[in-house]
Amino acid sequence: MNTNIRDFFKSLAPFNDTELDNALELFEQISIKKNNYFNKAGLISEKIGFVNEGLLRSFFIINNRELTTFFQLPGSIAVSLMSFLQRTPAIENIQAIEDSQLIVIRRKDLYDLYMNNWKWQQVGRVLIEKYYIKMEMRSISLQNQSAKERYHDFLTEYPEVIKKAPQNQIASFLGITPETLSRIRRLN
Amino acid sequence: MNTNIRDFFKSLAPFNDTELDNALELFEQISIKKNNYFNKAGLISEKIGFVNEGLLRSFFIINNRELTTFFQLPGSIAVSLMSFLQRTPAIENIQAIEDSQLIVIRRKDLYDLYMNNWKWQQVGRVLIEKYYIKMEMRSISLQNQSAKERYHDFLTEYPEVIKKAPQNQIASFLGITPETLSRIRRLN
DNA sequence: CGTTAGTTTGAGAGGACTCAAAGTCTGTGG
DNA sequence: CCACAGACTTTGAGTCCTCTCAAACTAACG
Repeated sequence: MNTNIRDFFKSLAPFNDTELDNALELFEQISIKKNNYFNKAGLISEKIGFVNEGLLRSFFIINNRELTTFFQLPGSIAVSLMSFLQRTPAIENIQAIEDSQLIVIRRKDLYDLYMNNWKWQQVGRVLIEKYYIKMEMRSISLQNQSAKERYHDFLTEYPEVIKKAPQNQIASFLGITPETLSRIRRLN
Repeated sequence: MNTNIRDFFKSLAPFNDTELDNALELFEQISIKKNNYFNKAGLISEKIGFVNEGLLRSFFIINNRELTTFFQLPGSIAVSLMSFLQRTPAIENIQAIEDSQLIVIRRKDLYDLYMNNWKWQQVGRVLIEKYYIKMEMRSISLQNQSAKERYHDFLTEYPEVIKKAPQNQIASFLGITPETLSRIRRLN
């Protein structure tokens, strides 16, 4: 995705160039500066972003704390999915951890693509299948691994995030407090 | 779904009767007796089931323990999704907790439907979207709720499962030991 | 360069775990 | 239809992991 949005979509469905050209007119490239928001809690998420560059995170506030639920690296989708799908106000924020670039499409335009070409349905289906699997593995990890195990898995799976995101965000993603994460790190 | 598989699919995409008739020939109704398996770990999952009646669970063995990852009630899908999508051996088992009935389609037939009619792509997409949302909420719950809170949420969300599934399965689903669940219940 | 955000360290409390044993339920074979 | 074996649940005691609250330290930003 870093390279080419066209290759990315071609890897998901057998598009020809004309199809892609037509569709890509509906996408818009946007930049988000560090700490700025792609989507804010309370608003209905109207657009979906394909991260091209940078790093973002999803989080929401609960019991006066930030709970980070996801990090979006290049190749990831940035969207408040519940809000986008159900047209309800988003509970989570999506914020850039560093300056980021996304390719964005509005819901209406995406659904037009879905209606006009089954290949886009397939793109939507396959992408969300991948996300489902990720989420399932995350659940399993939260369900039966210790904080230390989760941290070590995180290290190998998201080494870039370790470098860029503050530890309190990583801690909340792992379901632990910053203090506990600090202690885990100390004991290497 | 308890009632009619046709209504179920019609609620997901604008099928006409002919389309549904043709497709439904590819589905097969099966029964699974209590404690028998719909799918076993190690095998590649070749079919997807729509639960019509009964109750099943997904679980796998890790560190010599059963880890229950999901309960399938009527209206749910029974499938080892990672295995089904990636054609890799399933890590989890799917077992009937009580006598159950499912409507089953083989992967190949489902993919034929996907190719021949965008509406089936939509069915696949919408279904997995729903599952994704469920899984995300599950992750969030495991990430920031205490065992007691998770149990109480489970009570209201899956009252039928409480009645039918043994507590050690519910405990492992909640990410706790049976002993802890027993103590939570005692203090009501 | 000062202010604020983020990280580390400490001490104590509490939740959840393990291991062990007793009690209860359930299904199967006689 | 009963009795027993095995599965499931409860209870207890002790331990460990993670949390909270507090304070010191460090880094980052304007």
